[in-house]
Amino acid sequence: MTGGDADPRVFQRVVDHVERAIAGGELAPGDRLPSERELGERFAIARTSVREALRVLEHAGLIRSRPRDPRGPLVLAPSPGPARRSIATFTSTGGFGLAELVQFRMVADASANLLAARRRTPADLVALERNTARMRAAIDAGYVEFGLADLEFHEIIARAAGNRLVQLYGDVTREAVLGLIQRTILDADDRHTLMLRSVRHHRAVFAAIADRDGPLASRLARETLYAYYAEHVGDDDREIMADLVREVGGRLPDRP
Amino acid sequence: MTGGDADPRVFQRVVDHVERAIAGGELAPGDRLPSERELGERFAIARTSVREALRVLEHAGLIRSRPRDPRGPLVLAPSPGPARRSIATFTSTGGFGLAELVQFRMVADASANLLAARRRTPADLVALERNTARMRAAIDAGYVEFGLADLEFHEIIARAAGNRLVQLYGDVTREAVLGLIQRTILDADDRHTLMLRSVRHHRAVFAAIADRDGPLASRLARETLYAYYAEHVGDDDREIMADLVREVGGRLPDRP
DNA sequence: GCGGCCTGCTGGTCAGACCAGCTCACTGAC
DNA sequence: GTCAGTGAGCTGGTCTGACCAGCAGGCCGC
Repeated sequence: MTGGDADPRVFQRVVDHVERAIAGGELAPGDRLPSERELGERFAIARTSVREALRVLEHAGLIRSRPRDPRGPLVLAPSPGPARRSIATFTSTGGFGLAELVQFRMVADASANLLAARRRTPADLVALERNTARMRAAIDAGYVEFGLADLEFHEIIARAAGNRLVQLYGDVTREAVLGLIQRTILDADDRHTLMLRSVRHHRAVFAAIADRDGPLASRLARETLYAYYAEHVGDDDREIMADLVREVGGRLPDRP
Repeated sequence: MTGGDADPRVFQRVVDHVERAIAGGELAPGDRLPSERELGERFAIARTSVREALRVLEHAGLIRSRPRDPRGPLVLAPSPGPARRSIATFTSTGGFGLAELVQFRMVADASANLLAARRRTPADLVALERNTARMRAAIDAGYVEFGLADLEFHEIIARAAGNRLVQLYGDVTREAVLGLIQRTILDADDRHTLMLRSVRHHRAVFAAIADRDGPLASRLARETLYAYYAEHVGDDDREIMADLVREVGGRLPDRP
């Protein structure tokens, strides 16, 4: 599975052992690992090395060890948290440009909208309505707060879509786009116009999802992302974005 | 940024500091961290704690420290590797069912095909052709080898798509689906038929990509995934899958 | 001028120590 | 018999100090 570069460090043995035990079901969430001292004895290694292993496992989100807990390190339930973190690290340091991120967002948001239109519950609609109110209020609160409200809108939809992968990838990518945007484009003073446009867009998406019109919700996502960002990317990337709009039967803004 | 649960452990200070330094550009790939002993002095903590910090940073893919390297731990270039690993952990332990994975694959594969149709280079086509040959040969080599060849086909396309997020997410999800399939469905002895069908499908996708017909390549991906897996999921999920097929103008297999 | 040795450093590992505080079993009161 | 109070025994967090093997670069002898 992993490459041939065997890691000779002793703590790795513990890491591998625990990882396998969790993957194999011998360790279930809520179970406890032996204490550090006992692990050291079992693997015949020093406690310092055990602790390095535990730090790695902890960072991987597999366990958590709390100070002075006599029951030993806790095996955690699987969570998207660590994946989220490492994706965020990658997207923020990997030299991603706007085009690459937005193209992915067109895919992720459209799918989230499509799925959400079918799965949304009344509670989801309530949450979306509450968010719309927050968003309107945020127009005067500044673009940072507005950006967060905007993020929340999409995250509610992603959650409603009922697919944790769509949700995970979408959330991370949206945050990355937002970060990039706030650092680059937002020099214009037509910021206010943009915010109003966003609110209008959200209202349309909300209506489509409430109507259970998935294809429309999907199309709106792609058309809007195109309208927002097409002018900020190169020709090649714009053509790709246009392809993505056309793929779902969307229309491009007429601007020859 | 992170929640309010401040981690009081001393090694966390080092982790945070290095993470920030890398994110802020003060540390670039190829740079060296101070030695463990020196880090300990600077942060006024013991070397054991420094080592825990280094293990975490190493696991996050930010640095690498090699034994007896007098130049100190190396700052690594951003890589999708850690993200891949943690996503794989999540998808394999998170209790994902076939439906959730396949629905995401429909999104990811279709997008990869669409993008690849536009971006593919002659070299990509050569690689795909080579893979087709490998695949044909694998029909007699058993379904494990066949599965790997199938994976490779999609990975070549994902790479050709020129979007690292599409590539990352698609690759991981495909592996998860394959693992799930090989553990569940593959009891039937019509395995051979399935493999032939796969080869046929790949040929069609290859032609579409060679023709630069992105919409067709995208549609083929969704139709085929539907045809393969629709019967193995519940009614609700099948309807979602049908929505995904229709979204790109695809047709459902007539089977009333 | 140049090749080989040697010192000083590195990371990897260990043993042993101290601290603060959570749990649980035991105790005693009701 | 039940329950609140308490203390002992662990736990994880941290530090100190030690030893090892091996890489780099400076030094020395040729």
